Amino acid sequence: MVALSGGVDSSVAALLCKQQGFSCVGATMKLFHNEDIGLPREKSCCSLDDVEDARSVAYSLDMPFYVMDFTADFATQVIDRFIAAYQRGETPNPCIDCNRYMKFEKLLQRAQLMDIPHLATGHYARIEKSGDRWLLRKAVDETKDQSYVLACMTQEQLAHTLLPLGGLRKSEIRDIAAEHGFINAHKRDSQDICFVPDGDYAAFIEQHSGQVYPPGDFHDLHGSVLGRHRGLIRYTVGQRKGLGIAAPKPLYVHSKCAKQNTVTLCENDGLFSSVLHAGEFNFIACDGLEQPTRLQAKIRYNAAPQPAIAEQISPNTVLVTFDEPQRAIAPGQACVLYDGDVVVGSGVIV
RNA sequence: UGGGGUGUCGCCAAGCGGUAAGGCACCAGACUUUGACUCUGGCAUUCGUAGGUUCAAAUCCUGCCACCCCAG
Repeated sequence: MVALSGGVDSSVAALLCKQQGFSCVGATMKLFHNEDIGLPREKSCCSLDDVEDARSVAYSLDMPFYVMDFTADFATQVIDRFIAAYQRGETPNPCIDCNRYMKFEKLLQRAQLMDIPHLATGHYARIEKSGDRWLLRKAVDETKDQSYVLACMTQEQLAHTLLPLGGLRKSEIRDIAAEHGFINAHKRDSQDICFVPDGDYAAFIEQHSGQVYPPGDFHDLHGSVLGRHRGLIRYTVGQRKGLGIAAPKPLYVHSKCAKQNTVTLCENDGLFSSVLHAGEFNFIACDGLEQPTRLQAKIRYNAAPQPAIAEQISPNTVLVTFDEPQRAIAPGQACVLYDGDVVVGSGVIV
């Protein structure tokens, strides 16, 4: 089963599976009703408009095509978690939840119900077997590598997943798509949160939670009031834009306190920290860390892994100590540990 | 009401007779399958106001206005 989003990547993934001799079916997950989020848009990675693109690709590759209605699960597993995280003052990563709970749980289950042994997706990463263990590795095209958003996968999921694009470069993917006349060959890469097409996630949260997030105080590191914020959910650690406070130097969000409804601000220098705790840790390359281990840690999607020492301090939490202090470590984001291009595991920053 | 001080972009602030620095904020692009960060570009024909001096004033002079401080 090939997960087709309607974009170029998954389309080429389907083509490659077919060329490798697999007998394939295409499947698109319907994750939300367009009317719930406003008008559809091609920017979104899984809007219903894209379903037609997916259908077109499946048709041209002569593979059966299904649309799976996962709207109910998406609402509870992705959207509700997203909202809850913001309410706690954290910064969620819904794309990771979507992979974990939708693609590699619901969709994979559906495949198994249909006696289809493998699920293929258009992610840029590689899955390899090493001994009796499945390893997740970075993509060959490091600029497009998506192992960060897949590091939540289990051995079971990895065993049944194929990532045909892991060894190719994005430019090659587009060339292949153009060669085969895929209608989405030059479609823009997706971005933004798929269920918030206009990018105004704060308005989305207010609308879907039915709650209002009241203004509160901006503090500096000493507790002095600097001004008023427009609701806690509109800020995230490290943020500069939108503070509306004129100071001699740029100010950034240092931290948030959901209990007191305050946002603490500081200058850039105040944002750096050398340690973090990652909870809900999922190990991929091993069962755990027996001793402090020198690895590289990546704390956000668009960041290079940084040298650090990882130490497991409980069954599912890892203490990461960086060689160099890191800027704006945000609770709620994933911390993925790498050993070279192999994903050791990942957890959620607390 | 006396005495002193200050009035330059939304905020802070250079300039001190030669034709409006910079920072913050804001806006627009770029980057990006999360939130962010970052980068690039834009952003006062005008210096509280009315006159005067001068080839030339935000810069000098005068009146007025506003705000601040000290007196009472």
